[in-house]
Amino acid sequence: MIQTKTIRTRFAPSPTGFVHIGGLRTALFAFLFARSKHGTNLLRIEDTDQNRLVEGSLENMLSVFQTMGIEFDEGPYVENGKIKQKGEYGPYIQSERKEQGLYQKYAEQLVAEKKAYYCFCSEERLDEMRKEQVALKKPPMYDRRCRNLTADDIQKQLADFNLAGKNPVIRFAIPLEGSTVIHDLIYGDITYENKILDDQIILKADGFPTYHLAVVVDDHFMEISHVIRGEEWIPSTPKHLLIYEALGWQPTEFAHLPLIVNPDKTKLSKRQGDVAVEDYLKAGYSPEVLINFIVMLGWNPKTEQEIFSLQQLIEQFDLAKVNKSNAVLDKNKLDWISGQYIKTKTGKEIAELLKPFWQEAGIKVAKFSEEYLKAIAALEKERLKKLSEIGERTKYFFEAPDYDASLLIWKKSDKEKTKQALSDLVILFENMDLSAFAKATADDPLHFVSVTAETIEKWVKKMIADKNYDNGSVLWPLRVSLTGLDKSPGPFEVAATLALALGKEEIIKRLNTAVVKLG
RNA sequence: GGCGCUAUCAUCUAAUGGUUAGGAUAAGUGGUUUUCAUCCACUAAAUCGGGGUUCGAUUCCCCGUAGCGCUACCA
Repeated sequence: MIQTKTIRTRFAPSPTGFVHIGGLRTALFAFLFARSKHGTNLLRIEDTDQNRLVEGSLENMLSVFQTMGIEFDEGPYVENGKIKQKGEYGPYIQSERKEQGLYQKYAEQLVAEKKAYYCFCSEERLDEMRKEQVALKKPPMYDRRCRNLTADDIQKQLADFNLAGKNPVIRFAIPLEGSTVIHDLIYGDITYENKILDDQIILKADGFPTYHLAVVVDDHFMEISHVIRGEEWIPSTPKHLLIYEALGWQPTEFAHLPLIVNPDKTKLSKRQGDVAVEDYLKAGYSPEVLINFIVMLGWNPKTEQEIFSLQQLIEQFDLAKVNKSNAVLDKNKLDWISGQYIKTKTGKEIAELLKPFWQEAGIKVAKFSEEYLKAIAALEKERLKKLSEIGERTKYFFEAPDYDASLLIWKKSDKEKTKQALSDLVILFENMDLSAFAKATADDPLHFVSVTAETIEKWVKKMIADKNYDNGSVLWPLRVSLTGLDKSPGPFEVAATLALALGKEEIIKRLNTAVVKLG
């Protein structure tokens, strides 16, 4: 298809707290779509509900999107701790647009053209009406009492409200007949009978617009070409279309996205696990992992590729390939993707990512060399899924482990044999000279570790052969005495890594501790 | 209650008017291994139900069922 119009998309959250995982996907799809079409992606803040504002949530959202790598070409951003805005279509915060009288103006224009009307009904009356309708199993809908007021009635009520210091709300007058069709880019055509549509309030008593008016006015003036939002908006889209028509404006294109749901298929909720993007970050999933995971929920390139860089996503993304059905968030797959990413990183990259998680676990990494951290990271990366697991897994590299003596004995061995093996290992390490490698490979810790590990392995295996041991009755206690864990990387790598930072003395010390433990 | 959307292995999904319905994750088994992880091989696992159209339907249509969404002076 030939693109004749400039593509402009937006992500338009309410600043009511954290970035939801579903919100992240919506923002991501809008971003990918805009980038893939060389368009513009902007951020607009929908803060027309003054009661639901949460202090600091805008700053929070901005920082989450920044770490996630989702960029906005226009909209609010933070500079020197202050919120600023960039772009030619501002302000990008609806409360500021309201101050400019923008929404009021168009609401009044619609009233003047009889496409909207003042409604003087009290909230109490509306409540009661709805209750009755529900009791009678009728669809709850405004009964349009104020729609046909005479000019005199309106003047009188207006005067009364004025006296009481109140404002009436403005409702949109939905056409009584006909139907409205949404041409959705993902769901196709969806038809709504106008008569089942409610006369929605478009301007509230506090002078703020409701979502329905604000979204139309802003998308129009911000020259948005494509609205990409959650499927929960489908039922109000015909109302938006009708407002566009009443205002004489060209509507945007619409693309509604299926929802992300809990394992029991209910709407993603806090109760059933993490919904805030920050929670996933804290759990140790890196931004690129989350992006990769979330993009596969509801979209796939129709090939067998599963791992994507952001650049590849931009190149391959296509709205037409978005699914229509809800997707369950599968933590297993997330872990797998995370593991895949971690495996492809270098020890250095992982070590950088890991530092905050080590700190979190109370490990003072600053006291250890970069080379050591790199080597540890390299050793752990193939068994790591979440970065947050690193503390528990690698504690023994930073302090001598504590463990139960019985753990030292391999299942096919016994106490005496184990003690003997450990004593033999002590002698072996005492006679081993590792310093030559340390000098030769000082600038390359990974090389040091692999060469040293090979050497240790050779020596230990030779001893096993010479003394007629089983591999297990020597290797298991060696590994446990160094790590204190029933599961860990292999003994040769662990020993070599320990030697890098603490010398073979540390190995001998731990072996001796183990001998003592066995009594 | 009304309106709307959706429906392929447990999960994410691919495919087609004619296939042994494919892949991935998870699960299980075996191999490698001192353990864990990795890796390799293998196994089990799906077209919601009923009608129609058709030589032939999982695919197109209708009905049903189920799930979800919306039904505010919230977004």
